Amino acid sequence: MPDTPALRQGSPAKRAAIVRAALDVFVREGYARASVDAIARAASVSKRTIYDYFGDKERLFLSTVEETAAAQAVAFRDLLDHTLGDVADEADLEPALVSFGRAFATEVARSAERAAVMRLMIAEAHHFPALLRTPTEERPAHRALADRLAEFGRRGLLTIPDPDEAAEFLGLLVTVRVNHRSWYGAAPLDDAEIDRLVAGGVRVFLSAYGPSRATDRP
Amino acid sequence: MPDTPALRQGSPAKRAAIVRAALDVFVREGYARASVDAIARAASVSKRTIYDYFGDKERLFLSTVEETAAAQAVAFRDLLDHTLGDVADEADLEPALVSFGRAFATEVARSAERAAVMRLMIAEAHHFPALLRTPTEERPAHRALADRLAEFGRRGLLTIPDPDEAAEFLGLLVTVRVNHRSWYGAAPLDDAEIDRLVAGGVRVFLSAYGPSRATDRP
DNA sequence: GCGGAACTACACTGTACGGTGTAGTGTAGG
DNA sequence: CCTACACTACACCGTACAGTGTAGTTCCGC
Repeated sequence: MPDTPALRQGSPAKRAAIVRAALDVFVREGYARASVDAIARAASVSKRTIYDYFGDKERLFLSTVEETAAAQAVAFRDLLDHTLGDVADEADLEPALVSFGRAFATEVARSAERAAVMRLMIAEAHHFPALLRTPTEERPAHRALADRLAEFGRRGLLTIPDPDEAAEFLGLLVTVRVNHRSWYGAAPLDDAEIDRLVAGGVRVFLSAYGPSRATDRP
Repeated sequence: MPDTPALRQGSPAKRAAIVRAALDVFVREGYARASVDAIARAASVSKRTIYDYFGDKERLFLSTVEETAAAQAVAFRDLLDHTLGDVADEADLEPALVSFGRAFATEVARSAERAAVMRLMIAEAHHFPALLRTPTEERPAHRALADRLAEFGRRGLLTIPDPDEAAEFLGLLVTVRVNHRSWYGAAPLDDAEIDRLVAGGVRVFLSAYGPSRATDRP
């Protein structure tokens, strides 16, 4: 009765290996150029197994992107806890933001994986509308950052009239120049350059949301 | 002697028609999925003519992206003149910046062409390293904006310690949220939303570079 | 040790596409 | 009229790849 001829259950480990290999190949080649044969080779698995697990190339791609993005969201929350988790007073704030920005941007630019997934999603947005479903405000990473900033606002460390907007600007200010210059991970970028870009971004963020700032909107 | 078997001269009009059709198809399908047959059909031209003009698919792609980007740089300078060209005093400044941002972001999000080329370049950065050659500071659009901001700085309308950085932030603040939400043109965005995003970006820009702002760096 | 599921190796089909070669049709200039 | 060129239409080659079918092997639970 079901159109789908029942995917194989299999082992989570093997499934994970396939997803990892698929991510590698998709990121390196793009969706259209990536061949299932190459993915099977990279995962040390027979092509047949991939089809038994995932059905077809499209579903393999979607699973890969979704599972990778989910894992990154978890990693992001960790990063957030480690860098912005214990800001005691105002003196801690800017260093904490810089350290957050640096950790985030470095991961973005160097581990390449996060930016690479972003690049994949941008490239394939037309062909996989499912990828662009989730609005910014509902992404868990965004929520976590917005909540943290709102808390800083309540404690008087920052002036945060709109936590969602503030979170968006912070993430953007510390990462987008890095992403643009590295073409979302396609071109290399050295640490000093990353530091410079992040520091500039944090400076702009603080001038807009810093504690001493009156919200001088009419 | 030359490896290249001499491309055909032909008429500029026909060449332009091919480039326009190629841009359409490349943007819609991506490089790998786009077939030269489809481009020929879209340009109402025989496939053979395309090969006579451009040699192969790769060179067709590069010509398309480069020529489109060059045309956009010209359009950007026009836009700059029309929106930031005659700022008489401080009262003119914010409206002018908003109007610049709105014009730019609207073009980015709606005409789709600029963002689409960006999307193409991001997607193909790995396979066409030539695309990511030019550093930010040397792009003519960036230079034009930076020069304009530097002038505002000299006239005391803004506080611009580093025109290059300021130009980068302004362009970024008014466009990147639009690009991210529209997935570089792949998803629609309504005018009200664009206005909101642009206004927010200009506000942050002015809090960092506004005239009343002391550069309180230690 | 039996049965079934997981898995591999491999052959095979259909199709799409990059690129080429060529014959033939305008078309402009001398 | 003749030559040279731009261009089209079309057939064609080689290859790459998604997806399937299947026979045989390994592995695990009972």
